[in-house]
Amino acid sequence: MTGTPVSRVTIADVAIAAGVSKTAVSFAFNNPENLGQATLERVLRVARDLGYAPHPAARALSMRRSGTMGVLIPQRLSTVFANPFLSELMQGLGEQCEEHDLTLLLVPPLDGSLESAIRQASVDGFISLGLSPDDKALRLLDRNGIPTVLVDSDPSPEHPVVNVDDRGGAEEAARHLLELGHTQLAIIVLPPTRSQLETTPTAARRMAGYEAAIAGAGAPAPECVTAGISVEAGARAFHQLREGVRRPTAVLAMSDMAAIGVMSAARASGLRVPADLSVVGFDDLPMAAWTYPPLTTVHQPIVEKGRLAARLLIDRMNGRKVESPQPLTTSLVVRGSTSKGKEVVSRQT
Amino acid sequence: MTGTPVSRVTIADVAIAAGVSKTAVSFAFNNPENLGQATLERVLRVARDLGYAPHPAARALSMRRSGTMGVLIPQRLSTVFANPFLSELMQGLGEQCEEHDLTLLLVPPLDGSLESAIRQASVDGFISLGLSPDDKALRLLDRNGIPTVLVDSDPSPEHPVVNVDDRGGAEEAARHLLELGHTQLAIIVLPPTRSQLETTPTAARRMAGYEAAIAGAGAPAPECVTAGISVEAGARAFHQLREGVRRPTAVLAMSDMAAIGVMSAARASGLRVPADLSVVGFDDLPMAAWTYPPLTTVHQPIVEKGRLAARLLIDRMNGRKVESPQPLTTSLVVRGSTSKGKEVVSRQT
DNA sequence: GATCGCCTCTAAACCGCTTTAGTAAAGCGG
DNA sequence: CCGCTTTACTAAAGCGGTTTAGAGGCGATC
Repeated sequence: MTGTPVSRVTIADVAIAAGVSKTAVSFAFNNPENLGQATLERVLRVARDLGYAPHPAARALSMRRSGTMGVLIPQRLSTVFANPFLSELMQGLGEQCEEHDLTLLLVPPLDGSLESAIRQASVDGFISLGLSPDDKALRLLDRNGIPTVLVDSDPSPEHPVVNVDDRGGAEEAARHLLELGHTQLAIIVLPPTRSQLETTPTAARRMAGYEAAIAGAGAPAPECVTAGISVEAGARAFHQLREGVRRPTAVLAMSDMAAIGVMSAARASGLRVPADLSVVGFDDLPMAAWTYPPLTTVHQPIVEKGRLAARLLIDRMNGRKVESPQPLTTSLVVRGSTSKGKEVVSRQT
Repeated sequence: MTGTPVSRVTIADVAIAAGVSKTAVSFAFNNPENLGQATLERVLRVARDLGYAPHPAARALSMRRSGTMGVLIPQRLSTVFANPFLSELMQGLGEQCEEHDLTLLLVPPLDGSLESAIRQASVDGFISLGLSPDDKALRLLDRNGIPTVLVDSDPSPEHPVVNVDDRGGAEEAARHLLELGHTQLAIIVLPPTRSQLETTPTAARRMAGYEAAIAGAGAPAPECVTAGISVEAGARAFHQLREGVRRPTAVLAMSDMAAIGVMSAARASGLRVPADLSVVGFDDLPMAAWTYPPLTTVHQPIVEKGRLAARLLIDRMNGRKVESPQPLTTSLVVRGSTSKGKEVVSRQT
């Protein structure tokens, strides 16, 4: 507890203490050139002595800007922060926010609904993660003139969308396995989120890429299991796969986290990676390089994705029109978790 | 672009359209029991049709609460999100925020200063990360009656502080190495942050723990290098250590990230971990279990720490008085990155 | 010496919502 | 039929800033 009065210092308090009008105090902070040297200094000193800080909400209301960028999160924070993907994205978003003096507001579904969360979020614009362009929440934002940039969504005529070439990356990953001689592949599919009842746009594109490569090689249909984006979920998926009739020799995971889970569950079950089972991930999180064996995975420029999305949003917030950029390129990074399968090798020798 | 007017729908628009007063519209959302059944439904319908959402800043101003919890970040977001520590903490914070219908505002230093960032942050309370209790930014918050909970700070009479037993954990880690027969230890020290010119409270406590154990065992003084909390920084630290005269056989890192960097740099230099070099980290991030070899490290309950801090802050925001809890317990998790050193072993046989 | 313009500074309106105090009408017991 | 409570609704006063329009003083200009 401090000894000073509990209630907030307002602009009126400062004005009285400095013997000037509220306007003068406001000018001191926002338009110092409107004030004489002496008054300016006096007001500033009094304000500092009193510990005055303008009320952010009042400021936001009257200036019609809050100095905050919102991030629409489709799932619970505890779920989504368990995946380092968001950390990476935040690095890109954060960099731009800091550069433009914006704070960053995380808006997860509250009380089960994103829309109700949006209501209490005082922001100048939103980055929307993984929401489909026709989501109800986005309509609400449009209606209220809040600029929004979509990340990992489907193409939209209404909003700028920042994507990566999920399909191309996935196709490359699958082709890599097929070229190594694997024929029976398994796919670990990303689960739908709260608002997407079916599947996320990202998951759909990756799936399309996998399937295109498989069909192109004339290989049999892959086995698919859905798993959350976590190591534990990946491990569970591995066991599901083992119980199936067709024992895949290689698995395509739609996330590095799931891939890591598969690897450790496989090893715990006595399989060697990659000798007995090849695994390829998606994302190329930093940690993919430190696992054992190092993970072969599809690289996507996550930080860059965040940076670009933030930049576009800031442009929109400043009234500039922006177009959706080309999808950022993805590329397979071959490390140690993939090789010719055991049977493949023996069949060859 | 939508075809509807660009400007925001206000409460007055809804009131006119529904043929009632602004008060009635407000009641419809906040005190429905004050309205007759018919009017209530009409107002709600009109509001929905118009896509009305109350202006959050106006709401915050008039209700004197914003529905937002702030997190005071001592460094750039791109730096701090490179460390999964924050992700873990956010899981704990996020869980509580969602439970209490709060959004989460990240407030990094803007324009070089936390204080200027605080000014534009419309929050009901702050979680402060790693700030010393006498930081200027905290004074500003106190002066304006914004409740604050300190995480990873020093004990404070003014604020609730949530800590873990850094000292105990560090001591246990050092003792572990000493008991394995290592005598020449190295320590990778956490760097100071922007606002702390010297060293962070956390780093100081861990250092004290290491030193206590070393002194207690009568071992020679450790070699210390400072390194950022990243894998690259850890790798650099390793090379610095190698160039020194005394080649340590074991290193105590104050973060898992640095420890991982040491391990991979060591392996790249032809050393085997743990045979040639033992490494122990701090934090026990989830990934510590997936590295190769799995990292021996000091576990601290990060999610729980966030959860507890958020809970205390929410209590304070609701006017309840709260006390600083006991430091949460830490404990050494022995995995694969530590063993008797080579020379130690040969000396024994 | 009146006119003009510039420099400082202020009163008051406004941003969009909540909430208090109060009014009009309806219900009701005596 | 009167007074009293209840119900349904509203006018207006904030919340704490910014901003517009304008007032007053003063030196320079003609």
